[in-house]
Amino acid sequence: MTKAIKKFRKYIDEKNLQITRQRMDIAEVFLQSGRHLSVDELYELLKEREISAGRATVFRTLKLLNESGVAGEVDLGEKTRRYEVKFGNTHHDHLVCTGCGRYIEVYSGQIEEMQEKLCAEHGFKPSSHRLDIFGLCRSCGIEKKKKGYR
Amino acid sequence: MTKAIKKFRKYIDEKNLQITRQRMDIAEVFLQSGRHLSVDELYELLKEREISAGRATVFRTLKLLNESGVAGEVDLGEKTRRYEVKFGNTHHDHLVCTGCGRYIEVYSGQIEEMQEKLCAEHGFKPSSHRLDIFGLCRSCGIEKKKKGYR
DNA sequence: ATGAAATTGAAATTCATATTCAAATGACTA
DNA sequence: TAGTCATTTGAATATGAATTTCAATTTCAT
Repeated sequence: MTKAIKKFRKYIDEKNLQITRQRMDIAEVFLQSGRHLSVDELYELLKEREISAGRATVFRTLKLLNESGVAGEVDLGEKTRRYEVKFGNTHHDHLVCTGCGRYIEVYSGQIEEMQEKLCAEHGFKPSSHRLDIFGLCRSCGIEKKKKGYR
Repeated sequence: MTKAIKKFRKYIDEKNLQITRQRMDIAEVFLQSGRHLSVDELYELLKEREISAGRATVFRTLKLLNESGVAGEVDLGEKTRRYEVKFGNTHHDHLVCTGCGRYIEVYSGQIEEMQEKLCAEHGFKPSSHRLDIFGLCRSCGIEKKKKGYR
């Protein structure tokens, strides 16, 4: 059993909830996917693997995973909310490709530092932040260039 | 007439749309408010001032204002979308206070530069970005400290 | 003023999130 | 093991913001 699953079980225990087959199945498929999944996408993924779980349960379990710190909510400007694996994953920002929809996880210690400084200047106590950069990834950028040369 | 209104009129003209009383009223109240308004908030604000405009029209006009570049959409992690004045306002990031709900507009040229660099390292062509820092503003931070000392 | 076209706004629709509640499952006790 | 109570599940429903529909109204061009 992975550490992430252990942490999730621990959280469930502490909240005096029950460790059920559905909760474990959903958590495992989510963690294995390694993707930024919406409730519906995870629900469909489970169906593909012939794991039975209702949308409501997937929804509630993702909420639990989020509360437990194993998963994190991400809002990449779409209408739907997504979840990413947070446990064992350090903080990062996103480069979101508007061409192919992919996102790249990036990190810059210097940017983090500058943010701290910026907050300090305003007497602001930061607790979390989100930096998303939208644009074209390497391959989509090349693609676009090609098209332009036609 | 302000420059922002002029720009909006120009945009409407170019799109072969009509300059109507509702559109102008909505645009003016929005621009004067200087706040980050949701569709409903602007609708209520108009009602207070006894300006007649339906929700659908407010919604559509904010969309037009956004398309024209006079307004910009902001997503500060709430369920509802907000609009801010963009015209005559340089790019900025947000410090969002989770205590009182206020936001502070901030800017750091250095952070912008670091972002460019970060993108370049990944062969990513940025077109826009959004940086929101959540936490406690000066007064809410003090408030919290006081409570802690009780 | 007249007709064609655009706009308005109340109401309906859409779509994701969230909740309800009866049935199923699990925990616990005698 | 059987009985009892609490939790969980999931289909169905509710919610709420964004968006669209469409009949009535307004505007524009002539």
